Amino acid sequence: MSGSCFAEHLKHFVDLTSAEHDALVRLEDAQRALARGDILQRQGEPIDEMFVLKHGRLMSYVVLDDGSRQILRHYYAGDFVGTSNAVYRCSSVTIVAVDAVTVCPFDKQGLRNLLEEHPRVAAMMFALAQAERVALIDRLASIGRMPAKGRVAALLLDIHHRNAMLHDAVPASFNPQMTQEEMGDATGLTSVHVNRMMRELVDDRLITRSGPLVTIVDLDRMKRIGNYVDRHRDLDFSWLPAPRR
Amino acid sequence: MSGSCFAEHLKHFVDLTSAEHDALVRLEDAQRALARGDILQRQGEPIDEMFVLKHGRLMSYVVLDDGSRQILRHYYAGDFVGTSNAVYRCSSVTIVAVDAVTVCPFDKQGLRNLLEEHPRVAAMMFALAQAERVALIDRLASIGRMPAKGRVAALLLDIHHRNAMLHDAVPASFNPQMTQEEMGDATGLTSVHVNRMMRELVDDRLITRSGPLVTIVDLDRMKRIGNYVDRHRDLDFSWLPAPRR
DNA sequence: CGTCGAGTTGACATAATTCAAGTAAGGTGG
DNA sequence: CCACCTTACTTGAATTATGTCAACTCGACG
Repeated sequence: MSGSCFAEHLKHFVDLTSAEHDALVRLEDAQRALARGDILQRQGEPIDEMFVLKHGRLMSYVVLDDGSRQILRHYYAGDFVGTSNAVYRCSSVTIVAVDAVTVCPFDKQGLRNLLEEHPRVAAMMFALAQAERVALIDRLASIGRMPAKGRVAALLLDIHHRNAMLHDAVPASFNPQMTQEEMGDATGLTSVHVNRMMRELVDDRLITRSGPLVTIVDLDRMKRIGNYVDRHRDLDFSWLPAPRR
Repeated sequence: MSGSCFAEHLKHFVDLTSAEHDALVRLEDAQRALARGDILQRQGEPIDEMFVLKHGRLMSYVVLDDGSRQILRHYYAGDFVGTSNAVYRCSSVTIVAVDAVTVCPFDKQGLRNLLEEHPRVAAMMFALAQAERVALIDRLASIGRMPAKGRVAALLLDIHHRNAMLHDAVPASFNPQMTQEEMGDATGLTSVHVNRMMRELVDDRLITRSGPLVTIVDLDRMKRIGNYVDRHRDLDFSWLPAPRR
């Protein structure tokens, strides 16, 4: 396909002019393929690129001195990745491919040109950065102030929700596509404790499991114990600058 | 004073053109005063404004259903506050005045005009949003993956560092200006446990205390147990668009 | 058929919270 | 100026949540 994943993504929120669309397509000129497990950028290493995720799934995390890992976020097709490289010379996080992945890299010059020539896209990028920030805030509150069961519930709801977005539908069951070890690193728990909490969620009849698949049975109660807020419904891009034709 | 706090802030990173400077000054036309404890915006309530903090100190937090609170960040003069209001109709966080405060409110139209007419400022705003995001990542890793003593150490280093920035110097002692209750809400701990950890930090000869004042005695070891990374030194704004004269 | 990674479970250890009691400091009304 | 409150801080003892360690199962894969 010759279209732009990022443009597809933005079209969910606003109509793009053809000039804007073209600029976004140009951003994705170069392509780079990664295999599962390949590292896109490594924490602490100099980097000058950012990426549009074209295909597959990425995960970002930080590693502390003692070797423990905090998983920050998963990225799906259309996401704009590695944005913090815009402000720091060295990568502040590690980003790794969870699946086979295609990314479109571009450097700070590319970002600069885009922002300079398309103020409306610049405004959107600012807006998306804010949405990312709020996603981090939600996880911070979850990890800082909720008990283990709630954190796991919140994580499952988050995955479920992103899955639903991706498929433009709400599938009954989904595959978290992470090990319990990874779920632990995302929620600030150990894999063993994640396992126990999953069992309790089953015992409480909030979810059911079969193999790797998870089904959310009682969405309301899940939302309650996971302190879930649907941010998406409250999005507002109406203030963006008018398109320049 | 008739200058712009935000402009002062940005000047730490780049030279502003006079047109840019003027636009920022105009952003701060309106002023609003708050007393200690006044709430600037309340989580969940509709809001269409953002703010430049002109004077004083603000703190942002979220409250969960069970009433527990997660403190996210403190803001100082020159900071750009309430930015997530740009993307959501309703406020996702509560922001409260810690001191007597002056803010300059402006609405989404104001933001729109700024971004539209000054692409270089738009790029800076994008960059600042990324820096904020990384600050949240650091706190997330701290809360998710560090033991209590390390979290408290990290919080103290953060306050110490922001204090140093503010005064363009490194004062030996500083006043955290928060209760231990608040330190707990920032680090995901209880006030009682914060108290114990402070005592241990003193016993370990990492800090000393007299009254509300804290002095960091062994900065190296504090950085080690707090997993501290000085992000500021790695900032890179060199890629920003060239100024338009 | 053996190995390996992930999941599961129990017993035990540790970290952090809760509860409770007391101290110190600052503010206020008499 | 003092007596009284209130709020924050401090500390110990008991409790609970979570982590650690170890053993076992299961399915995938060569």
